Amino acid sequence: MNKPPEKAPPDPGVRERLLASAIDCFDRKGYAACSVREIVEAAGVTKPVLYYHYGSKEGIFNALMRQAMDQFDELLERASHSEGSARDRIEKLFGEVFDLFKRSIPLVRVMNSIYYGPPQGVPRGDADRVHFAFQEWVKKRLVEGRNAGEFKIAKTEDAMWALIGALNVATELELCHPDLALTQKDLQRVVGVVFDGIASEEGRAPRRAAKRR
Amino acid sequence: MNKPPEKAPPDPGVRERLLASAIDCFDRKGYAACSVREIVEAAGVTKPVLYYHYGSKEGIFNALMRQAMDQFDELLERASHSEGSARDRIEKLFGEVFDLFKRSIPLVRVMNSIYYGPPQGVPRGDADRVHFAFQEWVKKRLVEGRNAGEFKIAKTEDAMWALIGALNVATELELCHPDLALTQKDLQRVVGVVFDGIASEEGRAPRRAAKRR
DNA sequence: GTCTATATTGAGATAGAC
DNA sequence: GTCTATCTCAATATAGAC
Repeated sequence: MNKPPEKAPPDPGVRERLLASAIDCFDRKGYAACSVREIVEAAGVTKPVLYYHYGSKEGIFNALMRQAMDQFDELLERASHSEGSARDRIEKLFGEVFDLFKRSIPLVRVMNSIYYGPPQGVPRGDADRVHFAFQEWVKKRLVEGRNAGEFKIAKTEDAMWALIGALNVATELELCHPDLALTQKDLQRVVGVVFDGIASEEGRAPRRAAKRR
Repeated sequence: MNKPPEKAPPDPGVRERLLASAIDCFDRKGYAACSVREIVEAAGVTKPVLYYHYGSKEGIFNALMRQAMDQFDELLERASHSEGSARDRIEKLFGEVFDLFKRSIPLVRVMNSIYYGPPQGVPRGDADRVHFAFQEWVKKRLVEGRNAGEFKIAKTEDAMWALIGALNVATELELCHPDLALTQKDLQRVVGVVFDGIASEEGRAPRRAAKRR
C-alpha cells in the first residue's frame, strides 16, 4: 500500500531483508501459517517496519509475486528473440526456466502453493497471465515447427501439454524430493522422450496391436 | 486420536459430515486458514463434536489423507492384475487415476497443497509412499514393454517421468482451470504424444539438424 | 455424544514517541 | 523510518452439565 521510502533511507536493504525473510517463512510454513512476527524477527526489525514498507502481510506477499513474475517475463521476452529450430528454442527456454526455478525453489514453492492449491486469503494475482503467456509461446514454436516440417503433430495443444508436463514434473521433483532432483541433462532427456516418443517402429502403426502378456 | 464411537451413535453420519465439511473448507481456504469453527458450523454440529471424534484439527486432516490414499492404493492394487500390452495397461490406469481425481478435486487440491507446497503445520504423512508406489508401477510396465519389444527406451525413468508429467498436467489443469480441463480423450491423446513422439521421421536421426528459421 | 460457556493463546495491525 | 507498547479479534482447545 505504501510507496518506497522517499525522504531518508537510514536502513538500506531492509526491504530486501524483509522480502527474503518472507520467502523463507512462507516457504517453511505456508502463507497463512507464517506470522508477521516471525518474518520481522528473522529480518531483524519490528512489525511497524513491515507495515510501513509493505502495508500488510498480503502486501509483502504481492511484492514477492510481482518480483517472481517479472523475472519470468524477462525470460520469455528474451526467448522470443532466440534463434534456431523450434525444438532448439523450446529446449533452450525449458533449460532456462528450469534453471531459474532451481535457483528460486522457496519462492516457487510459495507461488505454486497459491496457484495450484487453495487460496489462503491472498489473491492469485497475475499468475494466470504468466502461465498463459508461457503456453502460447510454446504453442507458437510448435506451430512454426510443424509448418517447417520439423514436427508431425495433429493437435498442437497435445504436444504443448506433453512438453509442459515434462517441465512441471522436473520442477515438482525438485520441490518435494530434492534428493531425487533431475539435472538439466535429465530434463533434456525427458523432454527428448516427448519429442521422439518411446514406441518402437513396429508398434506404432497399429496403435493397440502390441502383444498381450 | 480417538477411536470411532463405541457405545451409542445417536447421530449417525456425523463423522462423514465432518469429513465432507473439512474437505470443503480446506479446499476453499487452505488447511491453516480454515478454522474449526467453520468446519463444525457447516457440518451442523459444535466444536466438541469434532474434538470428540477426531481429537484435533490435525486429526481430521489425517483422516482425510488416509481416506484418499486408501482409494489410490485400491486402484493400484486392481491395476496390478490388469491385462493387455504395457501401453494398454498404463493407459488404463492413467484413465482410472484421472477419473478418480476428477471425482475428488477438492480433496486432491488439499493433498497437493500439502505435498507440493509448504507444510502448513501438518505432516506429509504417507503421501510419499503412494507416489513411489505409482512410479514403480509405471516403471515396471515400461520395463516389461521394453523387454517385449513394445518400446524402445534407453532410460526407463525418462519415459516414466514424461508419462507422469502428462497425467500431472491434466490434473493440474483440472485444479486451476476447470474451464479448460482436459477430457479423458484429451489426456489419452497427450499420453499418446509421449508414446509416439512428435518429431517427424526426417527430423529424428540428426537430433539438432532441423533447419534454421 | 453433544451441548453451553469459557480459558488461553497468538494473530494482524496501529498509536504515538523519537 | 523505526521503535515500544498496546488494541482488538479470532483461533484452538477444554471443562463440565446433560
